[in-house]
Amino acid sequence: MFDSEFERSLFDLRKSKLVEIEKLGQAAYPNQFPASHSIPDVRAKWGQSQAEDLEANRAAVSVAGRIMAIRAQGKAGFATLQQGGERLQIYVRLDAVGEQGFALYKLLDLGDHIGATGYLFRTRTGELTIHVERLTFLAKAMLALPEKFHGLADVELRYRQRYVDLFTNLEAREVFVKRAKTLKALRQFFDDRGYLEVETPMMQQVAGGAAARPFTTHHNALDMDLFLRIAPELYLKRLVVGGLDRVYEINRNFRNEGVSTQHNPEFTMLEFYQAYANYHDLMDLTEELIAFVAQEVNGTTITNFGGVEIDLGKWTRLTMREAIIKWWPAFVHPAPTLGDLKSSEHFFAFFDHCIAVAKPGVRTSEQPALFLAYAIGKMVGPLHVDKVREIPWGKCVNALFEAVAESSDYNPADHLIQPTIVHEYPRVVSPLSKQKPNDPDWVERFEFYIGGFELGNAFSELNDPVEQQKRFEEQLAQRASGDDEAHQMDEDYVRALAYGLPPTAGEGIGVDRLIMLLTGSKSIRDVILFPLMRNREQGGSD
RNA sequence: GAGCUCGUAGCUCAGUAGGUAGAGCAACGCCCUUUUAAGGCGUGGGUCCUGGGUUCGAGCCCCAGCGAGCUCACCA
Repeated sequence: MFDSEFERSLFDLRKSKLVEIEKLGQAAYPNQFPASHSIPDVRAKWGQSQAEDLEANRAAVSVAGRIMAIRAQGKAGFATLQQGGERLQIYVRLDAVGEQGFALYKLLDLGDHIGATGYLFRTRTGELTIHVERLTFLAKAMLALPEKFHGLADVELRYRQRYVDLFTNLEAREVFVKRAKTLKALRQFFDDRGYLEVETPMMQQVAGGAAARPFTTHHNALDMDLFLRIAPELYLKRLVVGGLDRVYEINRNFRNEGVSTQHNPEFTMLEFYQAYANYHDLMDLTEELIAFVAQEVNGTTITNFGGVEIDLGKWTRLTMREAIIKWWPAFVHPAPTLGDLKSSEHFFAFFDHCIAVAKPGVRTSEQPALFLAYAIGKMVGPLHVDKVREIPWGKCVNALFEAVAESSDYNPADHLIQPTIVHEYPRVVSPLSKQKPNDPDWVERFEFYIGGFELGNAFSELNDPVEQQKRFEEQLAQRASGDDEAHQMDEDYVRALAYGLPPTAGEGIGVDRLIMLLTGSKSIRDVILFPLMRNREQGGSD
């Protein structure tokens, strides 16, 4: 518990102060304190009152709070109490609280919790202050608080000791208040539209519904290996089969992958499904949802993220193919046309053309053929130009999109910052989505991006059990050829579809990332109360 | 997993050229009855992240490790 001799001796000193406090007739750890107002209440009610009003109509209040500043001046003194995320000053003078009361004041330390009973007034400098008539000791801080002006600034300590961060950095507290408001607004939005909130298993025998590596665990009594879920998707659609036409779930997903400013191994996901709707309906709903939540949380759809103003009420939509063409790097030519990306045949014809016109001596990044191989290689592993034809063209197109629009290699940093919906995805990268009626190589799917990262993924759900079985088999083949994030087979899910899933559209939204946008937080760790950290004592081996 | 940067008192940070470690806040003692990053006088407090190495001498230079931040990769 102690980091140093300094802390140990401080702790011992505070213990002896507690004994002195008990001698004054106060309990060291009392059980309650009947405050008349919270500090935010007091500020809301009397924050604007003038000194004369407070004198004429004396307001008796009793508040509790933690001492964040204390300034003794001989036979009087001030302290600043903090509670409910706000602060209020108290004024304690010997002739008002008596010998015992003032003796208690002198035994107080930064961080202590106290109750203050008295009446409100304004000091010479105009600060709203409680003129204390009775002090009540509530609990002692046995350890030293961080520096009062800078607060706790060490990022690592802020995450590891969030309990200190929360009361020393009120901006940190505000982020989590907004987090709660966000969750409330999301629920309200769906409740108002007749969606039922449900909870599906977090421990699953088949970790499906997304492409990610799972955590494994074990149930002893049943002697059964289980995975922590990577997505609730397949269970939610089983519920739609069961006749729950509109469902949503907000809860944790677990993915056994790296951490970054945008990834925490456990993160909060919103997923919702709506029968008789398709992905176009969800595009509209998404735009409405994000604007609604922004209004509820911030009172405006404008948010500032990384120095850029983003309007969460203004959206653009474009197809994946349009996005590739729009953001194709100028120095790579020839550039593809919409037609070149339309089908496998057209795409590989374009690819062959790129090889044919390739000039020796031109930099790799400016050679379309090599650029394609490089871009695709980023997705499937390093790739020689000759091998590109072995990759399903849909994967190639998806890889191009990621290289050109998402990756920072070619992205001039202004892509996908303002709210953008990218729709029409290749079938091979979307094992659970429904094909476009007249174009079975493409599926009815969209993702949306804000602030430079992906926030959500949605599609018209594939509800043909025969096709679904086939897609799972395609995935198994990719898995066999080394893609360990390819989807697993879920027989029971196919059986559920066989009972009949109505036409349905579904969507998943990364809630932590949404909160990052709404609070201007650059790291996901700033919106998660206790982000995962390496064990400090033992140290990791990798 | 890779690259870059960082780790000095409880906290926030300095630390010159390699020459026996500093400030402010916090703590302790004293003074002070409208202060607010209160003020004044005085005192105590350090495995300089860890382990090696170079050197007469290392907080500083070199190597390895641990932890963190950022960027990239993977994903939402």
